[in-house]
Amino acid sequence: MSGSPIDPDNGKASELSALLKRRGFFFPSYEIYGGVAGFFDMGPMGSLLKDNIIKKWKDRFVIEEGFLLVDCPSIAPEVVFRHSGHLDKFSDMLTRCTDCSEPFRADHLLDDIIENADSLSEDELFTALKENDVKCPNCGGSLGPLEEFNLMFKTYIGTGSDRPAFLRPETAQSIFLDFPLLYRTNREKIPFGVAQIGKGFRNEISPRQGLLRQREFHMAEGEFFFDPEADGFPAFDTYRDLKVNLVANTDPDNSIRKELSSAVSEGMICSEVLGYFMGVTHSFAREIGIPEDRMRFREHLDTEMAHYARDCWDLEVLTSYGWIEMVGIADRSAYDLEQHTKGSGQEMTAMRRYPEPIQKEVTTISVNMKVLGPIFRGAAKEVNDAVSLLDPAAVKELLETGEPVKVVISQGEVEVPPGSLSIATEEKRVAGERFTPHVVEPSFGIDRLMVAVIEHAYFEAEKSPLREEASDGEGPYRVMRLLPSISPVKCGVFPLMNKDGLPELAIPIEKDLRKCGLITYYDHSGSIGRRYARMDEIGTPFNVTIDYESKDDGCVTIRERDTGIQKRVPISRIVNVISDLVSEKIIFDDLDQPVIS
RNA sequence: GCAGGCGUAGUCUAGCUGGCUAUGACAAGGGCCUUCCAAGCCUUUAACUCGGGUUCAAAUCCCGGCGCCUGCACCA
Repeated sequence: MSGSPIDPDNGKASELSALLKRRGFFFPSYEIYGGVAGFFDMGPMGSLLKDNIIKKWKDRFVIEEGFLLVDCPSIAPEVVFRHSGHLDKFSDMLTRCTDCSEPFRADHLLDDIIENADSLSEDELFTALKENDVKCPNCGGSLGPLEEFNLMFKTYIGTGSDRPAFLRPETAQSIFLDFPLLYRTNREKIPFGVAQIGKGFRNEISPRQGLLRQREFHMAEGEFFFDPEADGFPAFDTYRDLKVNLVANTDPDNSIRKELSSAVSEGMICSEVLGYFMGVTHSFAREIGIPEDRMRFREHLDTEMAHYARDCWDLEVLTSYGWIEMVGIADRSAYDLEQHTKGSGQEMTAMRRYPEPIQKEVTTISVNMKVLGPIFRGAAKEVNDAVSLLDPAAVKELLETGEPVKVVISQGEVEVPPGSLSIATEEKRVAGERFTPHVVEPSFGIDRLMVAVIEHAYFEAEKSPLREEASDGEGPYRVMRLLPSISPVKCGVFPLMNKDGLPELAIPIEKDLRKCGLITYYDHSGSIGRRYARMDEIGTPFNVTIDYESKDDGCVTIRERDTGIQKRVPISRIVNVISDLVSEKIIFDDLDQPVIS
C-alpha cells in the first residue's frame, strides 16, 4: 500500500480528482451553461462526507466545548459591514494602465510617497496620483480612472436600491451583533463561546485551486468571548504539553516543534486562550484524519493580518497545492464589539464581578429638568446628556467656588445655571465593573478540510489487498482510507451471487442497517472483487457479504477495507457490530478470528 | 483581470496539412457465466465547450464568450 503523500508532481492528484468526479464527491456548478469559476456542487458522496465533518465539528465545539450554536442570515445590511470595517478594508480602489491595461491597487502605488495611503478616500487617492504624477510601474504609461473593487457580493433588500446589503464574507459578524442577547442567554457568565456553521461569500478576483478557493464556501466559526484581565485560563492545561509545529512571524522560514505552554510563556503565542484553541484545532484535525506531520501553525505576518486581528495563527495542512490555510485562529481583541458599539450605540459589555461587592463613595450629579427645560427648551436633553459626562467631583468644586459650569452642545458652549444642579455623595455597593470582552476566533474552512481529509486518505496500491498478483492494464488500485465515522457510506451489502436465495438474505440486512441510521450500498453486479473495489474507492470502511454458508450457519462476513480481512458474524448481531465499528466504539480486531485472510 | 497554453462520451484519448457513419480504452446499464478481492463473453448507452465567421464542406481554419492550466497581479 503506497502511503506517500499527494504531491503536485507525482500524478496522484489528477488520479484522485478523476476519482472524485467519477464517484460523485464534487464537481463544477452550472456546467451545462459553461460553468462559473469558484462555485462547486457537492455530489452525493461529497455531501455526506462534508456533513460528517460538520457533525464532528459540532460534536467538538458545541457538545464538548459547550459553545452556543446559532444560525443567522447570510445577507446583512450595509451598515453592519460599514462598522465591522469590511466595507473599507474589503474594498480596493483599482486603477488600470491606459497603455498595457495592467490593474494596480491605487493605494499601493502611493505607499512610498505618502503615509497611510490606504486610508484616503476615492477623490483623495485620485488627486494624490495626479499630483505625484504616478506612472504605470509596468510600462510607464499613464493611469486611468479609479474603479472600485469590493470582495463582497452586493445586493439590495426590498424594492429599489436604497437599502444596499451584502452577502456575508464571514459568519462572525452576526455573532457579535447578538452578543448582548447571547450574554444574557448565558446568564451573564463569561467566558463563553458561540458557534455558527454556514456559508460565506467572497467575490474572489480569480478563484482557482478547486475547492480551496471558492466564491461561496462553508465555514464553521467559533467566537470565544473572555475577560482579557482574568488570570490565566485553566482549560489550557488540557493542551499545555501538546507539541505542535510552529512557524512564528519573527522567523517565517522555519518551523519549530514545541509545547504550546512554552510557546505561550515565551510570548510567541499571545495568550493561553489563543493557545488553547490552537490545541482544540489541532486535536480536531487529528480526529478527522489529518496526520500530525502534515500540519503546522503559521503566524500571520504583520502585513497580512486582517484589519480586526491583533494576532493570528493559521492551521496549515500540506496538500497537493502546498501548505494551505485550513483554520484561522485570530485574536480579534475587543475590536468588533467596540466597533458595533460605536456604530449602533448599543452597549456590548460584560460584567466583571468583584469577589465581594465593595462599598464605594460615589458622587453623582443630578439635573433638575424642571429648571433646565424651560431655559434650554429643545436643547435641554442635550445639556442633560453633556452634564452627565462631566466629572462629578470637578462640578462639585465649581459649584462650591461659585464658578460657572459650562458644557458644549451643538449650539456651542452654554452655561448651566447652578440652581439646576445638585451634587450628592453616597456610599454605594458596587458589584463589579463593565468591560468589553475580547474574542478569540477559530474559523474553519470546511471545504478545505474536506479536501485535506480526502487527500490524506487516498492511497494507491498495486492490487487489491488479498489478490495474489497485480492485474495488468487497470491502473493503480485506489483506496480512500477515511475514518469510519466520516466516510460517506458506512457499509456495502453484497450477495455473493445474485441468485440461489442470497439476495433474499441480503436485502433485509441492508434494510436493517439503514433503519439504524447507517448509509449502506447494495450491489449485486459484477464480480465480488469489483464490488469491493468500488467501495474501497469511496472509502467505505466495511462490507458485508452474504455467501452460501450464510444459508446454513446464519452468519455473514464483514470485510475490513484496509486489510481485506473478513470475519464471520451472525446476521442477528450485524447491525450492532457495524454500528459499533462505525462509531469507533470497537475496532475490527475486537471481533472473532478471521475465516478468510 | 492580463499574457500564453488547452478544451472530443462519466473519465482518459485518436483524429485537427478541412472531406464518407468521429478512434480506442476504461467506467456505466442489461444479460450469460462465476462459491470472496477490478476475470471472461454478448449487448446497450454515450462526445467534438458555446456563439459567430470563412468554405461546396469545419472537431479541424479565423474571431468572440465561457471554463481549465501556468505565470503576473489579487487573496480582508
